[in-house]
Formats: sequence, structure tokens, C-alpha cells
Amino acid sequence: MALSWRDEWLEQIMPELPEVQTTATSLQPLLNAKVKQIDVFQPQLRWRIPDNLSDLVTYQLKQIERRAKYLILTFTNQTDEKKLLIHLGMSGSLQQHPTGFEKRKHDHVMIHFDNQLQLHYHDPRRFGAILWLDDYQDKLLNHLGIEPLDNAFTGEYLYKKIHNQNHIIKKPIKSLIMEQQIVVGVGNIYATESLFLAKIHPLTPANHISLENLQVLVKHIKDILQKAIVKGGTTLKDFTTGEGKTGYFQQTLLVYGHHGEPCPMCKTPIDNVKINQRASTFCPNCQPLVEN
DNA sequence: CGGTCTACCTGAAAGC
DNA sequence: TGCTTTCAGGTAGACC
Repeated sequence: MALSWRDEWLEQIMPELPEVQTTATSLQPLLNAKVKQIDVFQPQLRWRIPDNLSDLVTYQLKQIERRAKYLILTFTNQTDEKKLLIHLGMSGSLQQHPTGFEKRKHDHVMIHFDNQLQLHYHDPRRFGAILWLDDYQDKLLNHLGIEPLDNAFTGEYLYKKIHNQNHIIKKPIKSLIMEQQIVVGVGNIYATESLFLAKIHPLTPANHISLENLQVLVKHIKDILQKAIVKGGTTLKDFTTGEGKTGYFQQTLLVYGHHGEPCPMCKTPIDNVKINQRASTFCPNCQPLVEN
């Protein structure tokens, strides 16, 4: 049962889009339940949790949506509607437990419902957020680009973005696909993995990539995100789905976290460069840097 | 205005 | 052994 040091390390990975989607899905048992009580143990997350969070008491949870890596929870009563915006940061999770389940370390908020369930917001590093949507949607949501799984996200879309905007044209492709104004929800893990699958060096200037190769890259981004959603998301020690189960997707990560190990395709040692202060692993043989 | 860097935070691992 | 340093990461905001 003991995990190897690598397994332990991989379990530190933060929630990316598939994990947020999995969380949204797993919260369905709370739909239509009424809030009985809210406990806030640590209000200081990325921003301070609103002091009037308990205004939700007596409201029913009516809808759970995802936008980028944000969750939007809609609560209503007979006359009013309140929307909560939640981000899991890099170590956050939302977990459902039976009423009476004990608070654990780093459980910062507990929402007690009237259907024998309670929701725990758990976030060791406190990079996440719990906010009223009305207060923050201008700042946090309005600038966001398209969803990676939307039909509008295509190789042609990326090609146009790259060639129509001078400030983008020469950026490393990895920076580009991680920019939230262009496409949301592609974090370091999935950017790294999809570039490996598409055989594109992460530092390749965006305008050096053909439309055809951008189409291949987009296909892999969609594919890897979809597979991760199906599998229930990347797991980590900190992350569990709302039902308390862990995912297993981390076992299929090919290059992320494998710096120095043999490439799974060709056995060349996996290399690592920093791009925008972020580790970027790649295979120097499978992903050659094409200068033109 | 665009591009780059830092702050926020904790825990694990590495360094001393 | 135990203390200190480093590192990981999403993203708004500071900075040049």
C-alpha cells in the first residue's frame, strides 16, 4: 500500500480542468438540497471569503456549472438567487461527506445541507477562492478565452490568433496554449503532455508551426482532456472527487514529472526547460526544436 | 501597452 | 538529527 516517492510526488499535482469538471459532476447529489449551516474556519484564501457567506442558509443548491477552472454554484430561495464562484487553486478540493463527518486539517469551509450531506472545501495551500460571483466576474471571468473542448477551439482558431496578433506571433507555443485569453483550462501538466504527443518542442515560436501541426496539437489537447475527464481526473494526495474517490490519470503522464528518465517512445532522457517560470519537460529527440 | 516577474501558501524533499 | 532552503503551481497585479 505504501506509495513510491514518485507516486507521492505525482499526487501533489493540482486540479486542472478535468478535475474541476469531475468535481462539478460529483456534486450532483447536492442538487436541490437546502443549506442548513455554514462554518468558515479560515477565511483567508487567495481573496478573503465574504463575511456574509452564511446568507446562503435556507437557500437550495440549484445549479452547478464549470467555466475554465472555476465552479459556479447557483443557490435560490422563493424570491432570490445567489451565485458562488469557487476556484480550487492548486491544492483545493470539494468533498462530500455524511452529516457529522469530522473537520480535517485544511478544511476551511463546511457547508451543511439538509439531505444528510456536508460539503468540505479543503485547500492546504490556500491558492483557491470562494467569492460571490457578482463581485468578481468582471475581474476573473470576462477576459477568459474559449473552452478547449468547445467546437470553436480548432487548429484554424490558433493559427488565426497567432498570425493576426503581433504580440503573439513569436511566443513559445507552450506559453500560448496556457494563456487564458486564448484558451482556458490548459495548465502545465496538460500543456506539457499534449506537446509531447504532438511532437512539438515547447519553445517552438508559435509562427513556426504549420496549420496542420496546430491541428494535431489541438486534437491532442482535446483528447487528453477528455480522457482525463473520463478517468475522473488527475489525482493527488490533496485532491479527491466530491465522493471522496481518487482518480488515476497520473499513471498515464508520459513526460510531466519524468525529467531525466527515458522517453517512453525512444528512451532518450527527458529534458527540462523553464518557460515563464514553469517546468517544461520534453523529449529532445521526439520534440526537436525546428527553427523554420 | 506589452512582456516579464512576483506574491500568495504549504508540505515534501534536498541541502547543510 | 534537525534546522534551513528550495521547489511546485494558477493567476492577478505589480513592475519595467
